[in-house]
Amino acid sequence: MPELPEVETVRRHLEATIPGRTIRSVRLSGKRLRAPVSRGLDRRLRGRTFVAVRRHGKYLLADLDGGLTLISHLGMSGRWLFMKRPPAKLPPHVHARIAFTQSGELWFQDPRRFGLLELVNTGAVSRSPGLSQLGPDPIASPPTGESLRAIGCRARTPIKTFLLDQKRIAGIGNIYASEILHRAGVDPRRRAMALSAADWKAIAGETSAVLEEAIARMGTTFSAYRTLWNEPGSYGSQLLVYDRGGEPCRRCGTPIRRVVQAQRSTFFCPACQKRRK
DNA sequence: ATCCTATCCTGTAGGC
DNA sequence: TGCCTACAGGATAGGA
Repeated sequence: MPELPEVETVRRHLEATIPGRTIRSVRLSGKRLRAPVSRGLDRRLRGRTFVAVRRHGKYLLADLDGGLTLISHLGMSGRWLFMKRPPAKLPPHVHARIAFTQSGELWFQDPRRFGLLELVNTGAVSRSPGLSQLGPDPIASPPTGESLRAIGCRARTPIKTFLLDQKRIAGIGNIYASEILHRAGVDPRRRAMALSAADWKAIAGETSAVLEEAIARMGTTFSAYRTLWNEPGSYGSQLLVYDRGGEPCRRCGTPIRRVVQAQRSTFFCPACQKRRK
């Protein structure tokens, strides 16, 4: 679910909400997420104050005083929710409840439990598993045709799969990979190493454009994703190919095709995205 | 080294 | 209505 635009939306909302708030208590569900929640996370967070919220790819980094950083990843179904007045009845799948001395609670909810909560020393963030291997963030360091070609010109993998590889570029997921390639006019099945300089330039430009436009609309909501305020994102209405198998291409009317690559659905227009270019 | 496959988990949509 | 299967926005250990 949450890709870079959704995670960036949550980051901005967290940044506007939690810095300056001090943690009174943390309650954990005890359930294992993608990995076990850091041991003693509840005890170590007590009394700490949030300072800032950063992001790298799909990872959120919430810095606290005392040199600590709370790393989180939303996986497929995770959400951060800020509850001004927490309801008496706890909804299902809330794995962390962070209560503040000021007011309000911050909840981490994740039905499928593919998410991640980890507490590390701020200086050790980049050595944390997952983050240590991450490629450049396309918002912090916008890709160029040349920068992408440099990392992709020897990759035998299809360009769609290439864009999903977080070690190469951090933050693109299944929705935006299809959208970027459609707007760039590149067939998702072509091997990265076979792309021309013009193809790479188009992909680089559309990567920035699609991600920025999606951020402006607070991301894409199909079902689960919500912002910190429990609101859906509205980029779904802008999608040109994702989840539109069989429907007419908005540009040329040709039916959108769905194929499976590396166990994931890919959507593309066979007319707008020709093999050769 | 590189790439593909199966797997973690729950919720939901669609076929019957 | 219910039962069953397929599939879902992600990441990763293991095998080829």
